[in-house]
Amino acid sequence: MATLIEKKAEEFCVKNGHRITEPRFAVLKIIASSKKPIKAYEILSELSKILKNPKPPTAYRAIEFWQKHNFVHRIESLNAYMACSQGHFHRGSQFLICDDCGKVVESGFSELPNSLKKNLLNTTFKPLRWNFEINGRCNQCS
Amino acid sequence: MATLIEKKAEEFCVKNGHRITEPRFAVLKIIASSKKPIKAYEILSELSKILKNPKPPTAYRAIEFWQKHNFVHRIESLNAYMACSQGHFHRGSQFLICDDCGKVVESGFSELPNSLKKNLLNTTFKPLRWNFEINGRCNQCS
DNA sequence: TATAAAATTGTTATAATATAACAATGAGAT
DNA sequence: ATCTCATTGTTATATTATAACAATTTTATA
Repeated sequence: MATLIEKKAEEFCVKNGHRITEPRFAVLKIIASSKKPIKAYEILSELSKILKNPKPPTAYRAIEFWQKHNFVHRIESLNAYMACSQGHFHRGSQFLICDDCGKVVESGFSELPNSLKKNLLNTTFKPLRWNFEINGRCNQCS
Repeated sequence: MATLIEKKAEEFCVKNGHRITEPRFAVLKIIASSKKPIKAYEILSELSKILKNPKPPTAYRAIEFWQKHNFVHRIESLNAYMACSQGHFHRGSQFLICDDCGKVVESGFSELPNSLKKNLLNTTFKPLRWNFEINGRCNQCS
């Protein structure tokens, strides 16, 4: 049974002439089925249950592929990866990271804050993409 | 000649009973005098001009110390460190990162965006601190 | 269908980033 | 003086990630 993200990924690959190969598909599945952001070497370890003795580049290449196309995000402060839950058209992401239980939720606003936009006008900095990581306590852990 | 940040750092340490040791002071100086975010092993290499054969933990401990007290920030997407330019009382930071020249500017708004705050009310997530990294083009490079 | 071109993976090695563990030192407190 | 505690020194190693090139697979095209 293919999940939504797997279907969308397959669709995306067909439409854009990318090959949906076994390592790619497996890595996406592993990331998507993890409840929390998952680390590269954990992905690799899961991958070794599916492929024969996979090496780091196999995992990293697949991660990079999905990341490039916004199916997977890297949580920079955790060195870990999670599936995109916001459709893969966005220039920036924002994550709510619970310091207590480690759960991470991708939050769905897609605009830069106004106070920052004003600031950008002054500096004439042209934003192209962003990553916003917010640490705190989730409702389960408060 | 001590720079502003060095004075503030010294003041801070005296006031709070932290020792301002040679490795700490040197690391702060190195980071503060770098025009761009500087990597840990670059810091270490600079440090070796001042201390006798310093090892990674010496650099990392000092970095961590200043980071903890908001004198230094880590740019997560670059694995690099820069001096705080916003006074060391803030719960979150935001950085404008030029993809072309690599310059990074710390931007000084200090509120979470409204659309996100609304979202947080729904999820009852309690934000404690954040890191916001924005990639794009600076005015020099546009 | 052969063969070339392009994309992707396999494999080996190693680079880059970071921390654990414990011993040694130094500064302030009693 | 000596104790205590913060800090540093040192050795080793863990963690994260990529370079380089060979092998394979897919697709295009002769």
